[in-house]
Amino acid sequence: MSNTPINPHYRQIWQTVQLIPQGKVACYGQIADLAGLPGRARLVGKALGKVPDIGFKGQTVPWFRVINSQGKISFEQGSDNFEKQKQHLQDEQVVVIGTRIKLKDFQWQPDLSEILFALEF
DNA sequence: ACCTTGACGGTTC
DNA sequence: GGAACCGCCAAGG
Repeated sequence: MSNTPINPHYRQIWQTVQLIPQGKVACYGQIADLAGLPGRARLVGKALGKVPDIGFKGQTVPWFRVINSQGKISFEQGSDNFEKQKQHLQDEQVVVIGTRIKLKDFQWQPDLSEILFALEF
């Protein structure tokens, strides 16, 4: 078995991203806050860039459900990654207009119990 | 130990 | 809405 040491911050981030329900999206900063890393939105981006393809803790990490605070996909429009993310979102009924998603309609709003239940870092 | 890099965010114009 | 600017801070080189 390869035992590549995994950065604990990345683990927390991946785990938090797994909580986003299908059909919803969350912002980098939002994930950072929920993961107990306030102010580290950029770290979330880095962590998502290193998501293991295999998955994490038995399930895949829905990296495509994370967008920026302006409601836009952060990849450059037209890039492969951009198209892939857009496709994934549309596949689960998230409406993407150009590069934009209406946070008002699709942003995940976790309730308290949901968070407490999952916070066993 | 220093420097650069980021899938960012808030503010302002 | 969008672009410029600055603040942020762990990771990796």
